[in-house]
Amino acid sequence: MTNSEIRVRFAPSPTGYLHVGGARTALFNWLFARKLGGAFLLRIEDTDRARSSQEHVQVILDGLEWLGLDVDEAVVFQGAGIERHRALADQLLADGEAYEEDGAIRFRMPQDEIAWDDAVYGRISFQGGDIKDWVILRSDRTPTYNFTVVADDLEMQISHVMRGDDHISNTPKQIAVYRALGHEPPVFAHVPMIHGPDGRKLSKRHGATAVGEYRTEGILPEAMRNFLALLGWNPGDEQELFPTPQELVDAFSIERIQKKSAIFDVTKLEWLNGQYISRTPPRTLLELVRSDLADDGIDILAIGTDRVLHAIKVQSERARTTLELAHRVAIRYDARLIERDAKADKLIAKNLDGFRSALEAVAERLAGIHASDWLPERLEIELRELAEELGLAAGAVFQPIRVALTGQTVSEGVNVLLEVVGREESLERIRAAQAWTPSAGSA
RNA sequence: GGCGGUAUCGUCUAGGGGUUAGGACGCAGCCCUCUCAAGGCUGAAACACGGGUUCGAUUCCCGUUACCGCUACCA
Repeated sequence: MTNSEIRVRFAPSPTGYLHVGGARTALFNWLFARKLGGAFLLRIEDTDRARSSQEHVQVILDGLEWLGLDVDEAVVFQGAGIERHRALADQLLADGEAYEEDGAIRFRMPQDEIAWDDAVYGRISFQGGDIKDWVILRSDRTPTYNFTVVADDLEMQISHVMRGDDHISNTPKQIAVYRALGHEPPVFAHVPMIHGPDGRKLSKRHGATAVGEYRTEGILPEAMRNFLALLGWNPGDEQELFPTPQELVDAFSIERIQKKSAIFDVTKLEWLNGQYISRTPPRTLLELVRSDLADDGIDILAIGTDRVLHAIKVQSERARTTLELAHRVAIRYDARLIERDAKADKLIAKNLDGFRSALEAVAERLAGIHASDWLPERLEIELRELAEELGLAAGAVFQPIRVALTGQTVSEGVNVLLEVVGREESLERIRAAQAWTPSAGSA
C-alpha cells in the first residue's frame, strides 16, 4: 500500500503555537499523504530572522501528536539549508535566470503564462508579466521564503504541496523557480483558510485559537480532529462522526475539499465534543478528570476510584467538555466547591419556608434509610412516598434536594445524585442547606 | 490600484438546468420527565445582485457587489 514516490509535507512557521488553521492544514496534509499511501513530513520554516526555539517546535510536535497525526521522518528545518539555498541562488545567477541588484539576487520572471492544475481549485492561471522580478537572496545573503520553499521541497523530494490558499499567489513564482532549476513542479493543492466568528482571518484576538488551548479547555483530540476535518471538507454522505484517524482516511478525498473559507464555530465543536465524551468509556475519561482537578489542587482519587468512575459515567452524558465534567464530578465530592447559582437562589428566595420544611422532612426520611439500602430505586420510592404524604408534587421535594446537594437547579436524577454524593455527605448537605438564606438582591 | 480566488439557511454543508432546495449545529415549540442532558417529533431560517444562453436557471456564461489572498531585501 505504501508509495515511496508520494511525499507530502506540512510546513508551519515556528510561531510558538499551532493555531487551528495550521492544525487543519496539517490534518489535510496527513490525510492526503495517508490516502495516497505516501509519507507525511514536517518542515519548520524557521530562518535566521525568525529563529525557532526548541519549545516552539515542541508545541507543534505536541499538537500533531495530540491530533493523532504521525510524522514519518525527522523534522527538517529551513534554516539548516542556508548554504544550499545560497549555492542555488548563485547557480541561478550564473545561469542568467537571476540578476544582481543592490547586492541582492533578483529572480527574472518569465513573461508568458504560468498555470497549473490545482488539486482543489482546478486550473489557475497567471501571467508572468504581471509579477515583478523578486529577490531570492537578500543583500545579506539570506534567502527569502518563496525561494527556500522550492529549494527545500526539491531537497525533500516533495511530490504534493498542500497549503493554505493564501499561497495561491505565490505559486507562479515558485513554479518559475522549479523550471529555472530544470525541475517539474509538484502537484499543488490549496486549501481554504479558517476565519473567525466575525468572518475575518483567525487571529489571537478571537481567544483560544491555539489547539493547545482547546486541549486545556477540555476538548477531546478525536473531537477536534473530527471537527477540523469537517471544516471545509465533507464525506459526501451524511456521516458526521469519524472517531479514528483511519476512518477519516478511508472517507477522505481531495475532490471534496471546499473552495471557500469556513468560519470556526466553537458551539458546534463543543457539541461534537459532547458526543465524544458521552461515547468515551469512564475509564478513559478518568485520567483526564484526575489531571484537570489535580491542576486545581484536588486529589479526586482520594475518595475512591470506583466512586469517581460512577460520577463520571453519570456526568459524561451531560458534559460538553472534560473540564465541565471534572468540575461536576468534583462538586459531588467536595461541598466547598458548591456555588449557588442564580436559579437556585431564586428558588430559595421564592419560598424559603417551603424549602426548609421540605428539606427537614427529607432529612428525617432519608436518615432512616440504611447505607446498604442507599440505592437509586429505593431512594426514588421513598421520596415519592414522602411527597405524597406531604401533599406535594414530586418536584417540590426533588428540587430542594438538588439545590441542597449541588447549589444548582440542574443535575442528574435526584435519586442518582443522592447515590453519587453518598449517604453521609448527602445528609450533611441537606442539613447545612436548611440554614441557607437567600442572597441579597435575589428576592 | 493591479493580479488571483470565493459566493446555498446565522454557522458547517448536500445538491445541481425542471427538487416541496436535503442534512447537521444553534434557535423556538411539543413529547419524555423530579430539573438537565440525551432521544423523538415539529417549526422558523438560504441559492448576493444584474444581464445573457435556454422552453426553463439557484445550477452554465458575462458583469457588478462583497469578502479573502498576493502585490516586501516577511514567512
